[in-house]
Amino acid sequence: MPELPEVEVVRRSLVELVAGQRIIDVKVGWPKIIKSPEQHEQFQDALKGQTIRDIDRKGKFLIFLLDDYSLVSHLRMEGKYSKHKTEDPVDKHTHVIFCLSGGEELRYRDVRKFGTMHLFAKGSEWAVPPLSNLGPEPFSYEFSFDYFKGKLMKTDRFIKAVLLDQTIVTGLGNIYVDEVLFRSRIHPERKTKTLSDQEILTLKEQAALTLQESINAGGSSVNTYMNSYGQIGTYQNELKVYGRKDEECYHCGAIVQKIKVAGRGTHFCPACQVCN
DNA sequence: CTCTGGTCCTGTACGC
DNA sequence: TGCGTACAGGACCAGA
Repeated sequence: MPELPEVEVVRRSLVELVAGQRIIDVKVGWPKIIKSPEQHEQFQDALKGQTIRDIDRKGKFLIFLLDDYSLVSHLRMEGKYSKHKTEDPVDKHTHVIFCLSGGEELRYRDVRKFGTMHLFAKGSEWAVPPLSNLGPEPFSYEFSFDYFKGKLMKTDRFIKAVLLDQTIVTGLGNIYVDEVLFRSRIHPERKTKTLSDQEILTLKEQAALTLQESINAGGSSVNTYMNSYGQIGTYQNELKVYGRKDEECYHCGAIVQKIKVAGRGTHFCPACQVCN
């Protein structure tokens, strides 16, 4: 599932592929993907004639900056964009098609149909969900030690639940949370109030470092992830615990366990990550 | 405040 | 072989 690194890699490929192009028509095959405006016909009408000026990102959200609107797109588990010739056959899982002035199409494909698109008047997107409640990204100035510690000391939740909470820090998903916790040698069920300053600092640093390393590797291609050129990433080869249930820990040789934490499948090394 | 569970979906992996 | 069923998951929402 695309998390911050994968979405950033997609963003970069989209800038190269469609920035500067004008949308001349929009086809919607599965209206439920369009969350706002409520009527998808309004979504289609508004986009006609709009030029894609730039593509931004916050956390796992892509933000297409148009002339008068911002199109906020979340890929969820399986969403992907790709560019096609008009005559290319349309895959059955393609649900939204943006016809571009250059005679090509930007297509949104999503097997699970979990992805979302919100269209807002440009500039107003930050005042309402889904962007309004997002916390800082792990490598941003706002994600300071004091900010993070403040959040951690004021809740009784498990650290895994907090790292998945996009209002506290945005961009981490199930894969990278497991990786960050392993690299920090912290058990996913540690209560955040018991974390030492050193552990908090390590978590903060490992979150930023892990995401940056993955971006540099083109993201992790678990399941079906690829960028908008159809290229896969290589960071899946660097994952230390995610997807390694019953395999030996690279660090100590113990057997990687998979349990359920915060409702999510959670991988960890029972020897390296002790819950005290 | 925060936890749980439902919702949205469908391909995959099971058990029989 | 084939069928039925459980499962996975990000964000959001309702209800406890």
